[in-house]
Amino acid sequence: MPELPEVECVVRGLRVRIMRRSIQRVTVRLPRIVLGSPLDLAENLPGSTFEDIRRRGKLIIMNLSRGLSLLVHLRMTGQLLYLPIDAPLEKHTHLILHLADHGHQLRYRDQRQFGWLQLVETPRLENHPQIAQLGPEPLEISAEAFVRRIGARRRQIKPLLLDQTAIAGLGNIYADEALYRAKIHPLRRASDVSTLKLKRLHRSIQEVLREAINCSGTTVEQYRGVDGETGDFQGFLRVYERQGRPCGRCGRLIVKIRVGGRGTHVCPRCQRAPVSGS
DNA sequence: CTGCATGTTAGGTT
DNA sequence: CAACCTAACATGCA
Repeated sequence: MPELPEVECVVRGLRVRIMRRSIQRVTVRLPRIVLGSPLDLAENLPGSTFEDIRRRGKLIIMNLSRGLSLLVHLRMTGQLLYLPIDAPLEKHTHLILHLADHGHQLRYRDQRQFGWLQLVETPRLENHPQIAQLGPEPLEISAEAFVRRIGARRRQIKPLLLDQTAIAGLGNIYADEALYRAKIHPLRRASDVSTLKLKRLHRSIQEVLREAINCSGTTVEQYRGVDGETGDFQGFLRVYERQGRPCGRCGRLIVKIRVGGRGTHVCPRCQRAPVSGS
């Protein structure tokens, strides 16, 4: 699933491939995935050029010429693929941006159709609910600010990490991996985690995200980069989908539990469960 | 066939 | 408001 590292890798790939390139034509094959905007994609995109491509949390933001911006959220199974125009049209291809020159096009694919695209006016970006509500970037926030922000909350630590308004960009994989590295049980209340452990968590989050970015992301099933390449970080996961296998630190078997309705992977020895009732 | 799991977010209730 | 719960989406699998 594309979380912060995968989205970062897609953004970097897009920059290499389509910066400064202009859109000739748009084919919308599944209109449902385009969020209802006053601006119709097919009407307004042609003629625009990609001027800046960046990421905020898991959201891809493409600034275009003529005061337009294209937002893309990959959700679970979305892919942005840069392909030759004559590449066979793969199943679940829902939108195509035909680019000028080079005989390539950018295709949006999404097996489960949970992802979306939206065209907005650039000046309205900062008020866009999807962006305005996002918490701080985990790779930019200081340890002190992180400890203050997270430690002030009484929720269970894992659902809090997944809450994009608390901190932006973490999903199920990296939340589990970071908590394991910091030796914090996912059921523990954030406000019950010591300052030392919260600082450790801040470092674990930054480490695991950076390592994953350097490995071009994690491909569990669907994730692909812009050129269709898989990530490499799945080979370095320590708990995610490793239930029944020994913990690399203590040898106890990793277990899969349910936290806030989400499948969650922990080492029962390294991550001490809170006493019931807390 | 049923029913569940999946990740993320929106929307609702307590 | 904070915390928590559930629905929704499409698909694949037990």
